[in-house]
Amino acid sequence: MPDSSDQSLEADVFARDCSSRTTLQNVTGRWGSLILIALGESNYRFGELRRRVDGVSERMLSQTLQNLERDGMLVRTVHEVIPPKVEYHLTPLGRQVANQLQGLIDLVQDNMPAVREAQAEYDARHGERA
Amino acid sequence: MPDSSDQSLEADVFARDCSSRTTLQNVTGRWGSLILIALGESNYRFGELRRRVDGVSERMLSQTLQNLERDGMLVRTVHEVIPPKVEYHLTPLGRQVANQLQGLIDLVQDNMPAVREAQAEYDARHGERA
DNA sequence: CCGCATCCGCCATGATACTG
DNA sequence: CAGTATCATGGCGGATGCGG
Repeated sequence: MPDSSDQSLEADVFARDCSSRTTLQNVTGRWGSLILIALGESNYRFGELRRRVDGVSERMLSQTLQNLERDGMLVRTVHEVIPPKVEYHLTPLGRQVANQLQGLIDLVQDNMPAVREAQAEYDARHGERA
Repeated sequence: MPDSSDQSLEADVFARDCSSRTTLQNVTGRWGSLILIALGESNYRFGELRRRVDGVSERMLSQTLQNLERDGMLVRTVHEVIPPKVEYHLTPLGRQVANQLQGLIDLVQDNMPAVREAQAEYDARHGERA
């Protein structure tokens, strides 16, 4: 493996009980990544976010938002009015993470034709797995 | 089996049925990300990878490797010898993805002190979650 | 309108044992 | 060494109902 002077940082995430692995999961998880990217485009209210991220349930949205807020990725702002209004926006750190994620997603999306081709060939060589 | 429309025209990860969302999950998932980064350092054999990615079970390693191979992220090379020898290495696409992931992980790890601080403050304001 | 709480099914994950 | 098969389970995640 490559020689790295700051080995403690790099080897970190490979350790099973390192907290960075949990944070990474919150950020890259099924809904976390989509929420961060959405908030990278614009600030959103709860309902708007729910509509933007297609398929997410209220429960998961609420839960994921709490995790991301706890990790300091976003800020939740409550306006004490009727009807209630709650807005979410990224922190500076959250914005950096969102940018990285955006790059990753662009990469994946741009190469989806190749991915689908690889999948088709794989399925052809192996026996048509569901 | 939601495959009637042509999804390749516009890959939108925000759409619930878009295959790019699945691929993204394979790549950013709990084990997928770590495996890709490991293979970004060097080629590995099955057992080596198992030892490198701390905490992964044989089952999950095998399964994740198959998913990533199917998506065209890595190549599995079987050497017909005794004892068996199987090597894994990234495709060009896999390498690009691994680089993006590495950037994301570096960002997270470099900011873990801030994250932990945010968590502590969050736990203090809200009632000490388990 | 914004969410939290509860119930519950189901899948991802892990442990173990077995095969080539 | 490199997996596959089987079983058990914890938690993810959806549906619903309530509270502010």
